[in-house]
Amino acid sequence: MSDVKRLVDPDARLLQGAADPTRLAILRQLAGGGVCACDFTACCVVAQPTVSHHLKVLRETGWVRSERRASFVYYTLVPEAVERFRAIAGGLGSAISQPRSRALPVVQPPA
Amino acid sequence: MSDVKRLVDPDARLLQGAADPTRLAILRQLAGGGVCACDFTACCVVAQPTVSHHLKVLRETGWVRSERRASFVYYTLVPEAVERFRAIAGGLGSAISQPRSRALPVVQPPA
DNA sequence: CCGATGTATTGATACTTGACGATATCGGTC
DNA sequence: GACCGATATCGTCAAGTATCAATACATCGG
Repeated sequence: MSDVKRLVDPDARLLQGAADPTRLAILRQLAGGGVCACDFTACCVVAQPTVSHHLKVLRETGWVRSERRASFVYYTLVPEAVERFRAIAGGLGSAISQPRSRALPVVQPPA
Repeated sequence: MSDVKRLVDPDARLLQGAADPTRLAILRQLAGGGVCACDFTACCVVAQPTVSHHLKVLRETGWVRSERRASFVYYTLVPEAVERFRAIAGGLGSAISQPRSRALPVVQPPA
């Protein structure tokens, strides 16, 4: 896709950051408190450079922040990213609780 | 990424369905009530076959359902998908509102 | 049955992405 | 300063994806 679209839709970019099994696993582990980069190497099936690559993607998409402590690097979830993620979910879900489109009957057919 | 990982992580697949500017725009329009496939062609910058392709992806990832009425095809959001999406968001966010993981003191390489 | 219109599929192409090995860099230790 | 473990970067390859033009398919109005 064009880079233009990426720039005009940061939400899509955020979603892209999480839309990978490895990265989603990393995010979930971070939500649980795990933070050392070496932990991810243990939890994921992929090699260390790959983990590092995914961490970079997560950094660039705003999901995580890294902090060097001694020779280790610790990762933390960025709360704003999670909030934004929730906001996107909420935006899509409004249609459920508040059915407002009468324009299209959408009849439930499976009679 | 390997197909294997996809199969073992349906959530990542769901996220991938939404992780595209065009598809996210489609989903948002669906949340707002628009449902005819021809509407998407109007809202998006891409050509008709591309819209159709994205709709197919959304169908395959469980986001939408399609229904033929006369010569038009109407699309609707799948509530379960939105709910699942919200659940994923909730899972990541629990660390914010409910700091529960003291188990990991942030130190500790598995020496 | 025929044309018109809306939608899906096909085929081709350019681009993006995930993966790894090799290697560089950074901090600490001796 | 030499060595070592932990991370990051580089180069590269295979695979996936987004896009379009052309075309096929479906449905309606005549």
